[in-house]
Amino acid sequence: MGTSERRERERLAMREQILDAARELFAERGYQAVTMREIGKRIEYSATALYGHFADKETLMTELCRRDFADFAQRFVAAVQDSPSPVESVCRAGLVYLGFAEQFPQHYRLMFMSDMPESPPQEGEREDPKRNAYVFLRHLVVQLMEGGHLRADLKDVDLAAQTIWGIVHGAAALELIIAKQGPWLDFRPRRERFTEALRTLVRAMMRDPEQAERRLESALVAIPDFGTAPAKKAARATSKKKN
Amino acid sequence: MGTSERRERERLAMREQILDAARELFAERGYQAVTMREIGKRIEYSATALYGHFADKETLMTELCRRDFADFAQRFVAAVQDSPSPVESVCRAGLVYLGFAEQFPQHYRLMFMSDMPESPPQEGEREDPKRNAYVFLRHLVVQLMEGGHLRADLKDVDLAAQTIWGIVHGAAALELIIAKQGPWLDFRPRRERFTEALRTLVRAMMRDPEQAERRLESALVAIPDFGTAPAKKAARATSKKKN
DNA sequence: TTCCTAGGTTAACACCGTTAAGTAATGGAA
DNA sequence: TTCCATTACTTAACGGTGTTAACCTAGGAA
Repeated sequence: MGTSERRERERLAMREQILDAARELFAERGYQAVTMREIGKRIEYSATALYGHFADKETLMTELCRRDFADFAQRFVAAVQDSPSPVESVCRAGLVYLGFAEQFPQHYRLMFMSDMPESPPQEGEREDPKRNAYVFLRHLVVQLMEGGHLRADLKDVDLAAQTIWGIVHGAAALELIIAKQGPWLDFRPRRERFTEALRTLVRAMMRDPEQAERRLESALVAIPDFGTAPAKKAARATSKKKN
Repeated sequence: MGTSERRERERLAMREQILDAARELFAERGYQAVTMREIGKRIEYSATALYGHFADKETLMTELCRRDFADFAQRFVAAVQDSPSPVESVCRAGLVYLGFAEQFPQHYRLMFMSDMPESPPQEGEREDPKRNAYVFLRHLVVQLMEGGHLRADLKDVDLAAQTIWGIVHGAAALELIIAKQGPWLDFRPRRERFTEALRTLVRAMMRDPEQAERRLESALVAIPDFGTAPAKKAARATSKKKN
């Protein structure tokens, strides 16, 4: 009697459908602006049907973020695969991060600028650099230290990682708040600000700033689109269309 | 017949009352969580009375931010008054900024992390460093350049200003998103992260990093409470109580 | 005195997230 | 086969939101 297995499969598929619809809508117009009724309508169900799969709107959002955090980490792993040096890896990671924020601004806002309810990563995600972007960054910092690339007085791994994160996040976030403030403020082009932020980063933190800047240049060549590409997401979305 | 003048005065006072009530409530619990009915109740009016003074909730919030941006700029002006060098001024300004974010997190969120409708500053504010924090920062950067304190290749005033802003904002914002994520992430203490961010900033951007770091140390002495003090706001609030 | 108006009120609207109650289909037990 | 319980959904409804419409009312103007 494989019926219960089939049921389970269908249930999971429906869950996936909801998540995909929610992701698209949230990314388009932001969390607050999207209603449960809308999400339901997009997949041709009533709004209340969603509550059989997620406790409430917030839980749905949280689950979405949880997944996309993992997806996010994957991008980094891919980007540093053939990197010749930890310094270039950090630069590449920074570019991927900024590219993500640029490509999916609403999504970035959701993940890093709204006050989500605290949702600590699940068991397997807590320590796996492939699934947790912070752990990935932390590993990178450890590599930098061990290779002697970091300035000597930077001894606290987490402090260094959080400083890096802060700088990159600052550049990405400023974009989202200020960019549409209009022409009274002479907002410099994204790419200029992004590269300048990374330049600042490596100059201040690396033991050999000149070499580090060359690494950054080479990272800019390796990730020319700022990590815009992979679109595992798009593939998933289109394959969904078949149903 | 001064009646119309009195009317006007009363109208303005009521407007002020609304803004003060809204500020307190928003700062306590955030924009979304506060309702118009609540704001009304706090000042003993019906919710609909507010609509005679502000077109809608968003406009009310925007006006609030507009004012507090000016207030924000004042803090910087006060902090650099007796500064011995532009480099120390930048450090002090950074500390004031971070102190503000620390002391009024909800307010900071409102001003710099929520997507407000575009609200360009009004006529007088657009170019006055005393009333526009960005203009203030920009002036500071100009001073740095003219004094030869900035690295030689930093020629774009706005780009430099925005890089500084990005770094400081990054440190402040990360706090608000991540701090409550719980103990899975070893989040370093605020002060450590804040000073490290500023250290990174001056190291990367100043022509003489060693001297700049000393300036930072001296700024930390000058603004020991991270600019927590002035509380022009508290004074205003208590003086209001008399009515 | 009567009228007009500014500045409030209460009632109501449309919409939100969410819950309660009802329904149609399905698979196993009698 | 019949019956029942479960599952997965639906519609109706609840309390709450921002906002608007309709109504009141004190007080200066005529």
